[in-house]
Amino acid sequence: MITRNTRQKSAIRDAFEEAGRPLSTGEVLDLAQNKVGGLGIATVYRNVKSLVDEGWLATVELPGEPPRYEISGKDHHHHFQCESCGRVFELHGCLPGLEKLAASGFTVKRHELVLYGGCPECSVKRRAN
Amino acid sequence: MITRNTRQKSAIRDAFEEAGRPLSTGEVLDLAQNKVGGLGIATVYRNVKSLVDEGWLATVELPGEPPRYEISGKDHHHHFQCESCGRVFELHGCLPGLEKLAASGFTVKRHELVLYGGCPECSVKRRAN
DNA sequence: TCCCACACGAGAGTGAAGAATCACTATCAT
DNA sequence: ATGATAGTGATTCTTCACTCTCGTGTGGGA
Repeated sequence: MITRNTRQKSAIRDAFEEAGRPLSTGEVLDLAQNKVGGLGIATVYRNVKSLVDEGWLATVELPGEPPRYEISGKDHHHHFQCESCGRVFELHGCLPGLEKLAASGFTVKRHELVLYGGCPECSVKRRAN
Repeated sequence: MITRNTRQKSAIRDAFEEAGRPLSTGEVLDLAQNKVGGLGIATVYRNVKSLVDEGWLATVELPGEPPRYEISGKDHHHHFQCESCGRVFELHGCLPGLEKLAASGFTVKRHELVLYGGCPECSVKRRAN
């Protein structure tokens, strides 16, 4: 568990706060390297794990993708992945009645929903081509 | 692409038809070995890939899990994963209006939904403890 | 029935995510 | 300001899912 307030850990926290969306370890490395030049991937893994352990980050698992991480404590929500750039965004809200889809005998405790399509940035680009 | 009708390929197809739910490569190996004793994992991978290529199987991706496979050609549906035994089951139907969750500027093309909880078998076991 | 290309099984190899190691560096209580 | 020690960065190691290799066996056309 990392407890000191290092430049690296700050840069990693800043990356999440400025991105405002779930980030993969590779994205964290790219973004945080803008602030701390020689930042290594091992430090990203260490600090992300540490931030998850202390509850500041939550893990976001999407189908067929390595885990992403987002700032924790937010209301129940789901995610959107752009099929063009691969970036993941937050959605707000949810739909009631999802547990009705389960057949009798099944107990539903939680659910995950992911929408796929084009993000605003990629949709604009495609229209311009 | 495997074109011959071998005992191994039949056993693998049978496993999917008898299970009636998405199977991982490990589950396919277990189930098909009941019919063809010395079945090897490489043969499972070869045949599953072949069955996907010829359109008989479809790939099912769940968050944080290696891919599973199911018989293709079914109506739009989603999946349920038991948090106790890890097995995946089919759900029937869907909910309208999911694309409403996306903010303006996002184009929604498809979605994935996964419910988590207890399957009938595991729920009964737990109650019995 | 014969034959051989194709498929099989066992095990080694590969690639990627992430953890461990280690010499060096930076933080922070004193 | 100092120094104990936690953290860093480069690298190696581990793990796991999956693929390849190669010698053996078999499906199915002639």
